[in-house]
Amino acid sequence: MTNKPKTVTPDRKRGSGVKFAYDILREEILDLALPPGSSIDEVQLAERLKMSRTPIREALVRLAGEGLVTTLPNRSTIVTPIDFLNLYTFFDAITLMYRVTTRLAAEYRGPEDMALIRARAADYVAAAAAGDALAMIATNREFHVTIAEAGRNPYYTMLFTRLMDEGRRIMPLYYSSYDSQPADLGVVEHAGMIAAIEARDIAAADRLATAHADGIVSQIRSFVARDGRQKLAL
Amino acid sequence: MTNKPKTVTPDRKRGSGVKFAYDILREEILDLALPPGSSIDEVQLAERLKMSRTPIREALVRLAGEGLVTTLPNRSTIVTPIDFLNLYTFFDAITLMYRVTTRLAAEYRGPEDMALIRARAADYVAAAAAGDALAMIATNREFHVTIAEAGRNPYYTMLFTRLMDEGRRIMPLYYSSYDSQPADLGVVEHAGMIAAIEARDIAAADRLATAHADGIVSQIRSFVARDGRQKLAL
DNA sequence: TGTATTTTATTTGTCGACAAGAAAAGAGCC
DNA sequence: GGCTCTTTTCTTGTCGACAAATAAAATACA
Repeated sequence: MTNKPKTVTPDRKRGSGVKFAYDILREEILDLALPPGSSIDEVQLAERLKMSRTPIREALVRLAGEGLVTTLPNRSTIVTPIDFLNLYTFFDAITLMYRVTTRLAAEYRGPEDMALIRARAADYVAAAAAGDALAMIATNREFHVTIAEAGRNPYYTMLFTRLMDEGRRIMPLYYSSYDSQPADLGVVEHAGMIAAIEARDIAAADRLATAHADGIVSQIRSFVARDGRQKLAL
Repeated sequence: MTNKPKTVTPDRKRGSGVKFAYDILREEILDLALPPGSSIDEVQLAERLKMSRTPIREALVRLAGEGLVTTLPNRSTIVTPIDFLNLYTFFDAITLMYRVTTRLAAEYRGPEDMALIRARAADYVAAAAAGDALAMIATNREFHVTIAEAGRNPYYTMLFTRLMDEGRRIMPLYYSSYDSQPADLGVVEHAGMIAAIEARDIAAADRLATAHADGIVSQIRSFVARDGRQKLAL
């Protein structure tokens, strides 16, 4: 007669618990359901996800390694705040990585990569046609990460992926306060990059990637520097 | 009367367990005490480090996020093998990052950075004077990471640190099979970089960093491509 | 009312146990 | 000796419990 009650765990394969928690948390952080700066409570999460705290903690360690959460000993883990004061570091890095990854894709891509890249571009077109800003942000990320993967350099892909995820946290801020993004511009720019990559034209890939990055950076900068002062008569 | 025996844990502050395990494992991976490809046994580690498996697992998740170990569900974690077939990706990334970080240091460094950079350079000089190859590798890493930090871009610092750690796993291979590294060359190159950073000479910093990276890359390539065939008379 | 201290409640870090999954060992057959 | 199947052993993933550390609430004092 065992004196430890047998716990019924959800119907999930053993070994998939950490990933389950990681995927859910990651998505909630990236779609801002868990806002930057907010506190993460392991006990509540364990209840919500119907699992023990241990795999949740492991998922949080993994997310911390990706900079999406910030942990300090004996204190609540928080969703990593967006460092608006130092956005220039993000702009610098993402511009360079857009260039590097697109160049490398033009150099190393295979035919199977082209099929994947085109499929991701089509996802973006569909999101733009639906006028769904969050889906556009997410599909844009997938498109560019697929390009990075076609470039066959895991180090760059890792950094670029991290930067694009950071972009997924920043971009909704200005998408929601501006009129909708000019969707056609993104569609056209993506098509141009595809053509350059297909043609193995490294210089064109670089140039188009730079322009694409410049467009995104200038939009974020305009938003961050927008002037919301009231024009009061004194 | 409790029926659970009270466990005596080592004299360590609560909350520092994961970091303790992480630091030890990381150092053993980087100094090749835990060789690439080798299996990591949590139970043995728990005995060796005199702690429960849970913080060890969390440390392993963190190390996995840094690419130093590779985990698959329900299987032993292994120390990540060195991908010799794709070293070119490492060469490409580390060369670019040497350039980017050294340039940024020339642009953004403050006086406190110079003091730190010089101190790390002095560590390298001491290691070279002692003819200690592993210490030279480690102090070289510290020197360059300090330079990256002076550049104030966390994204680049993160990637560069990861690459330099990978270098800590690769370089001992050729240090041990070659005659000792020409230590004076590294000392001289470091001094040149310091002068360029001090002078805020971005172009010089870039040029010197490129040359430094080229030297390291060519040494690794020579080792990897060395010809160990026996010259047999047939 | 505001501040400092004490008490209570909650969260985090780690523990050891249980059991699923994998690896190793053993048995049987050709 | 090699191959397949079965059994045993070992390792991993997760569980819930305990207690240290922190946060929140309550109390005391000026």
